[in-house]
Amino acid sequence: MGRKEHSMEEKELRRGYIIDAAERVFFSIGYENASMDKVAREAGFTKKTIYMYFNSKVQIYFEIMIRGYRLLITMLEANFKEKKQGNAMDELRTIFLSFYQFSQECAPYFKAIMEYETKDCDQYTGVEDAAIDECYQLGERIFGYLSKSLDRGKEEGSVRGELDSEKTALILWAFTVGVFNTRERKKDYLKAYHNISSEEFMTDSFYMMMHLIAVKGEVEHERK
Amino acid sequence: MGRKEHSMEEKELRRGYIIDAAERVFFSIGYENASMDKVAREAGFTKKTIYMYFNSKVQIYFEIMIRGYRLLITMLEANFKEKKQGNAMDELRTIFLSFYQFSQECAPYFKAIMEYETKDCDQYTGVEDAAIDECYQLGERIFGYLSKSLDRGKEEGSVRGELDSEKTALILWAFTVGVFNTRERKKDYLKAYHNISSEEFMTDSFYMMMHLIAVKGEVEHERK
DNA sequence: ATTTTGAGTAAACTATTAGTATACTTAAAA
DNA sequence: TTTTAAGTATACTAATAGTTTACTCAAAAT
Repeated sequence: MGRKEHSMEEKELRRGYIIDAAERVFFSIGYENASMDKVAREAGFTKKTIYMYFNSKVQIYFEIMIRGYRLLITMLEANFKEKKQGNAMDELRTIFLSFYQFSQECAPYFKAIMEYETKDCDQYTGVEDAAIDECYQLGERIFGYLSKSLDRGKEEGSVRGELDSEKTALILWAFTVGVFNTRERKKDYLKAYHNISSEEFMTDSFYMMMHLIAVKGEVEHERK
Repeated sequence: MGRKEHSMEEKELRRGYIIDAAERVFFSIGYENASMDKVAREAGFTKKTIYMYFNSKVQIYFEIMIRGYRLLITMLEANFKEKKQGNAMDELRTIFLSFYQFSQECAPYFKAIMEYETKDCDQYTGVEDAAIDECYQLGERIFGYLSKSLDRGKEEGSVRGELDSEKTALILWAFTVGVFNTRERKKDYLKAYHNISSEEFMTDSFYMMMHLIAVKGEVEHERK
């Protein structure tokens, strides 16, 4: 059985190499412009071999996105540990700042996640259920942090008591997707038509969301 | 010159017929699944003829979206006239309710607009500048209503005075896109994982946004 | 030592589709 | 009666997801 395990490990490694190569291709010329021939050439394998490891092009996209989700969660958890915050509002701030940090430092992964968040769901044909499930699980984990911090804030009295933490977390996530999406797609529009930089837009949107959940007076001091 | 005008009119008519046919095709099987051959067959013309009227597939998509924007603005303006509201908060409510009404009654147009709002901007190759410009103009017009109502609310004292109307309007639009997008893409997820209907999600998101802009106490009575 | 097998290669093939080109018809304007 | 614009029919190009076929080769099994 030792040999089989060994070959399994090798397979996993090779799977990883192919995803690495696909990342290089997708991130440099974009998913739509990337052909499977290019991915195969970059990986140093035949297209046939690629299709032995992955069902479809979109399956590889999912694997890359899952890497992104994992990175985001790692970053989020690292920030949580580092900050050692007591206040729930600080926790919420940490969450949003982690999203922002991730969007800056892991821009291509972030873009992939945002595209997934705004993509038609019926385009998942060709993706293994396991991968779709994992995406949900990872999304739920992030959602859990948001929801838990809101709960803590309600106990503390820093978050408005009348809010339902679960629903509020979902709505905040929807708002956040909208904000990041707008920054991504309409950056030039914001600058040209409204003379607003994307940083300013992000900062203000973030402040709005904090204001939204905070008990009156709890967030005022943040305004610079 | 009368003949030339006449033939121009005919051309415009035929252009419209082609867009009608493309709508039927796109709305029934989706933009991605629709081929130009299908559009041509549905329109009763040759593909060549279609390409005499439109540069590209995505150009036709834009024309359809522009129709959608116009419909939305018509609906918005009709609601404004009908309601004859005095309060600026009522106006803002009318704007959001018009979006909601439009999303329900003109679902396919709405979907097209939402897809555009969340689509990569560098995928506009093959679209005439005139069409892109018109989209911006129409977007700006809707934005203007939002921004103007916020201004009025500030004067009246129903909207928080410290908000910048222009920036707030942009952020609200980003939030709105996020909310509608989430409803569209994650409907099943909301129900299955969080037992929240899409109506409840919409209502609560809407309430959040109203709370966000309102002076304390101004919006409380709305909660059922 | 010899055979079998699995994982790979090379390269051709299918099917679809955006967009173009060529050669023609036809009805109306000149 | 001739010219022209707008259309038709049809075949084409180029790209690309995904498949198939015939092969190679090293390692495992016998």
